[in-house]
Amino acid sequence: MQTTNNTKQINMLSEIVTPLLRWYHSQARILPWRENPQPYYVWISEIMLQQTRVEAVKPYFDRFITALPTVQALAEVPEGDLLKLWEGLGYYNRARNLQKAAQQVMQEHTGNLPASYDALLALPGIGRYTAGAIASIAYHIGVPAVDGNVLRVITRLIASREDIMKEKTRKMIEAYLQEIMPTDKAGDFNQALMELGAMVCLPKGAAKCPLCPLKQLCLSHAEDYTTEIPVKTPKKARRPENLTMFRLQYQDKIAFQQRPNKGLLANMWELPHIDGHLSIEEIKNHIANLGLPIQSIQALPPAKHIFTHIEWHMIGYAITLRALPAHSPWHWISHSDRVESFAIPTAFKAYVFEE
DNA sequence: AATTCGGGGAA
DNA sequence: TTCCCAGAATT
Repeated sequence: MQTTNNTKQINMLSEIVTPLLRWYHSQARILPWRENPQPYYVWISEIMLQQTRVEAVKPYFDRFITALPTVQALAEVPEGDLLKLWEGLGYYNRARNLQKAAQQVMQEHTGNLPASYDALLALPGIGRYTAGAIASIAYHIGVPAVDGNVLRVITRLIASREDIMKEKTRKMIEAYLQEIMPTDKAGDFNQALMELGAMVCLPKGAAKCPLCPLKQLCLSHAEDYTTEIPVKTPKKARRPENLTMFRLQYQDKIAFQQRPNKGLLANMWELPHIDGHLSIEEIKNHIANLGLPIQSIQALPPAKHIFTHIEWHMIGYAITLRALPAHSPWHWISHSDRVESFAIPTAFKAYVFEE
């Protein structure tokens, strides 16, 4: 019963392999991490590309492998330097997991990334997609790599209305792809599916079907379903949070503090701030209670920063002090150190670099 | 199974 | 505004 249905899908999908590979060989973008697909480079690129667009990764990739050219260099770099290399890219646990994995590779795999899907999957930060991507692209192992692009391409090809957010759907598609995998060209095949999703089989009704090498095979193109497929469960609304930022300055220095080592923006540097929107009178009281000698205080323009699940509504005050307190909970950081040495999340930059 | 992790580009 | 991005870890 189920078998009949699956066999039908697999037979249909098996026809995409040849035209897809032919299309990829003529249309593949030239990307920095495709020039020399050695395991370390593929690994770094795949982690950077998690939930992150190709264009956003480009300026980070070369700089990262120049600064940390080997697994050993990554394993040994101070965390602050690592976060500075990742600054602005987001999802900073990716960088920390990358380093944990590098240390594990040094100890358990003599410094070489393991050439096995299961061993890759056991490393921090490497899930089913990334293990499949590294295994197929760097080691030519015949396993699928199912990301958002592939989910969209395959559900459209077979006109499936299964919810692509569900684990069950992803595993079903992995199983289909495993069946039709050209095992000697797994890396190209996986990348071709992603490339098609990124360049032609676009989301939100923007599909460029006339350019698609698979249009004669595609059931969604035949029935004009590309605006309805894939089906995704809607995500939860963001919660708003009001914050008041302090730009405490003395001469060329600004007060910074390090965020906690867990949770949002862990271990990164931030401006002092408090919950809620405080008036200038409340600010004066607050600062005076801290025993700080205020020379001048000035309201800064409001700013908004949107995270995946939170929305920060920020107001801020520039407060110039007459003297540095003998003991303060903050690090006083000069402009050059701010730019060069400390990893500061984008959310704070409106107030950090407001002059 | 649901939530938590960033940030930016496109419509 | 909303959606989505070469997702994974934690709860």
